[in-house]
Amino acid sequence: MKFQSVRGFKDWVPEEFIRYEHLIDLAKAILKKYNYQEVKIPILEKTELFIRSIGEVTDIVQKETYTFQDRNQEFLTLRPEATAGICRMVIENGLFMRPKPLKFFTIGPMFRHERPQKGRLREFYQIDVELFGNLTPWYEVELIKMGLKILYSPLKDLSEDEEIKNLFTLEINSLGCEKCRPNYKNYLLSSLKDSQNLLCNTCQQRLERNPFRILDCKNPNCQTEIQKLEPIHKFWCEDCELHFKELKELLEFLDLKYVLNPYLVRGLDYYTRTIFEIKGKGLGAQDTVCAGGRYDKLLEELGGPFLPAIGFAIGIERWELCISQYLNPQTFLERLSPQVFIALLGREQFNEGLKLAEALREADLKVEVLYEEKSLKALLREADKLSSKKVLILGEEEIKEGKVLLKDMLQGTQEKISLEKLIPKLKEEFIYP
RNA sequence: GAGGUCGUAGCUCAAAGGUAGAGCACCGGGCUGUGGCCCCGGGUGUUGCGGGUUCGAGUCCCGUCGACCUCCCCA
Repeated sequence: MKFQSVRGFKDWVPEEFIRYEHLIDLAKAILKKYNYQEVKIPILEKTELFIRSIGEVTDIVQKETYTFQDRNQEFLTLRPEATAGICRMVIENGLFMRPKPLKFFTIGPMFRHERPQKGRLREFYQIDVELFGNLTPWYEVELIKMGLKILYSPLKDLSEDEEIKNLFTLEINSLGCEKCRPNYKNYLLSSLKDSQNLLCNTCQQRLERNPFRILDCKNPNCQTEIQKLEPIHKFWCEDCELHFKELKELLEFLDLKYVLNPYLVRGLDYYTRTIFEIKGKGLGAQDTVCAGGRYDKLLEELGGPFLPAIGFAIGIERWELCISQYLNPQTFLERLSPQVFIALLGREQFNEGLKLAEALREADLKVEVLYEEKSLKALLREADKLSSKKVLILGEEEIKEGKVLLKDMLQGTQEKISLEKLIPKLKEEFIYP
């Protein structure tokens, strides 16, 4: 094999693409019901945008971005996530003047230079959802509910199955706000300083850079130290505590199961208060399918007005890995096969076949024609391989009579039918069944 | 970025240092007016790539690229 795709970048062949398309269609249908507006933002942004939003000392910015200089020596970065770009869009286009809340979503590839493994690619697709303009937990609950709805949407027919009911689990936490978060940070710093040499090497570095990340370290030594600490909720201010209490009550009100995870933290600096992750089963080490939270200060920090916001991102490939085993392959077959296959018996029929195919396509039918001199047997074999439901046989005899032979490939039946009656008949079958 | 497992035909996988194979798929034919089934024929290959050891390497060694797993990190 001469060429291989770049490490961590993959092709989507038709069978894979239709799965992607199917999931996107389901997600979009739900997003529309919540009145989210689809937008598109560039894949490339100035590096500075990500440094300012995600945080200069985060791992993502420090070692995972595709950053390079263009021909004008300007530093550019392939987006590792979409929130920063959406915020830039809101500010640059003055969208913050519009009625609140602003509700946007975008679907597209993100890029992170990490070691690839199952459920982790260097180019991966996200459904990114953002809501701007409100501080209350009602919007958070609605957003979380919508996220879960999207994730479960491909499995709607199987929703009674116990295994499927628990395919995704919601974890929540609050990081506190600008008032109370520093207290917890200081507490972490002072109490972990004493046991510093018991922590792993990376955590000793985290102590300097981002002490919150120590909380979700998997190293057992670090975990024993972490267990000794006071949990984060002891440090929340009154407002943050109330906010989180209301959030939990609302989740219960909607019968949404959740797990409180006081050690849940995020790899991006911009989050405040509520954060959440939805984890999927069967993914191995990379089990977070959806993650998000509140980022009230970000727009302001990027030079816009104060506009509190919440959002999440779904990793489409991970989502697909979770649910694909439960999906019926038949669901996708239709997207790949023609509705009508036209079998032309001999070169003399090619012109008529071309005309007929165009007429059927004008009538919104999906049509395949082979302009090849093959036996009827061979042509039917082709139609069978493509899983075409109907075959139109067009030979010398039919053309003379102004008719075609319409064959049903599932039933094996066939009838001779005039050209005038053909389109209404096929429409009845495929378009208004 | 660290450690580990693996890499043979389009796909799934054999070949335990001695002639590169099977099933499925694919192509041609039986079969120019009827698909699925069947029969006959065809191996379609730079054994990921590059070196080395050896009389001889798919097999052993080194490097490299890629996939997967763990760590890191994250969607």
